[in-house]
Amino acid sequence: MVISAGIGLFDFSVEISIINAQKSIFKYIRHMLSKKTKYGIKALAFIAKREDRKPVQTSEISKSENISQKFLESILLELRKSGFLGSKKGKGGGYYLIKEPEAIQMTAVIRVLEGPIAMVPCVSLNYYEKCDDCPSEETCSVHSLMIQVRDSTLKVLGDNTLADISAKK
Amino acid sequence: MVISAGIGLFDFSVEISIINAQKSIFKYIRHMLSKKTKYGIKALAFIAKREDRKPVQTSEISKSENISQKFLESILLELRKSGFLGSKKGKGGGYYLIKEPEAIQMTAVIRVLEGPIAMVPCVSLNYYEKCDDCPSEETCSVHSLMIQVRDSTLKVLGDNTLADISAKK
DNA sequence: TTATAACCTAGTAATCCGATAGGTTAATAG
DNA sequence: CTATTAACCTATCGGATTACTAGGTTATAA
Repeated sequence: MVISAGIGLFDFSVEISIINAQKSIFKYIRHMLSKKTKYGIKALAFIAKREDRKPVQTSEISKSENISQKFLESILLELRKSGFLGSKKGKGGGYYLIKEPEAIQMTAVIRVLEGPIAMVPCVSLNYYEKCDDCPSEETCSVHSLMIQVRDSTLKVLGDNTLADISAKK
Repeated sequence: MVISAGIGLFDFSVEISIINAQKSIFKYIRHMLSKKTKYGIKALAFIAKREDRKPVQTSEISKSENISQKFLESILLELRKSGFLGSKKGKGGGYYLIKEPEAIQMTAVIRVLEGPIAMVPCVSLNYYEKCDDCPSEETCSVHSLMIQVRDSTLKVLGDNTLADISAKK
C-alpha cells in the first residue's frame, strides 16, 4: 500500500496517476497520540508555567499554542470535568490547576484524553478487553510483547509529571 | 454521537442515566495496534514455529489463528513484498520465511505493517514530520516526553525478534 | 488438464478525528 | 442594572481510516 506509491505514475491516463500520486504524498500517517491529547497536554503545561494561580483564558492559550479555540474549549472542558482543572466564568475567568503539577502524572492525563495506553485491549490495565480471536492469552505471541511495551511506556509516563514537562523553557 | 447505538431502546422516560451508562459500555476504544499488524505478527510467529521450512498456506494460518482468510491474504502479500516472506504458488505452495527468525526485529515488522512507532510525527525516526502548530521542538512540552516514550518502546521492540515471540508455547 | 493457492483490484459499512457553528449561562466591570 | 466577558453546551461536518468482502487472474504442481 504505502509502497505502491509511484506505481500509477506512468499509467495510461494522466489524471489518474496524479490522483494516485497525491494520495501517497498526502498519505495520512496514523500516530497514536491524537491532536486532542497533544493540545490538552500543551494547554496544561501552559497553565502550569504560570507562576501565579490566576485563571488562564482559552483564547490566550489558543493564540500562544496555535490551537483552534473552539477545539481547545472542548478539551479544557473535559479536563475540568475529569478533575484536572478548575474554572471561573466571566471577565478575569479561565482555567486553573487544582492540583500541584508534581502530583499530575502524564499517565492520568493521557488516559483521560486519549484512552488506553496499551497497544492492544488485552493488555490494557484500565480498558481491558478480551480479544475475540485469541483462544488463550498465554499462547498468544503478541500478548507478552505488548505487555513489555505497555510496561515500558507506563514507566516513562508515570515518571513524568506535569511539573517535569512544563519545567523546560 | 457514535454511541447513540442503543438509545432508542428505552427512549422517552427511562433516563439519561441509562444512556450515560450505555455510552461508556459501548464506547469504541482506540488502540494503537491495528488488527492488520496484530494478525501479521501472529502469522509470522505461526510460520516461524514450523520446524521445517515448507511453505505454509494462508488457509491453515487463517483457521488456526481465527483470522479472516481474505484479510490475511492481503497481509501476507504485503509481508512478502516488503521482504519478510517468500511465496510459492500452486499445490504445496504458501509462504515461508526468507530470513532467520532471530534476524527479524519486531520494530521492522511493525514499521511495515503499522507505520510509525512514535506517538507523534515530530519524534518519528522513519516517518518524521514537523508539527505545523509547533514553532520550535525545543520548547515543546510534548516533544521530549514523546521522545522518551519512543525510545523505551523502540528498545523493547528492537530487543524482541520473531524468534523470541514465537518461542513461547 | 485440472486443482490449488498465491496474487490482484475494487468496493463497502462503520467509525473516528478535528474541527466549525451557533448558541446559553454565569460572573465581573462600569 | 446593564454590558461585556468567557466558560459551557449541542449539533453537525468532511475527510480519512479500518477491517473486511467480492470476484476475479495468474502461476505451479499432480
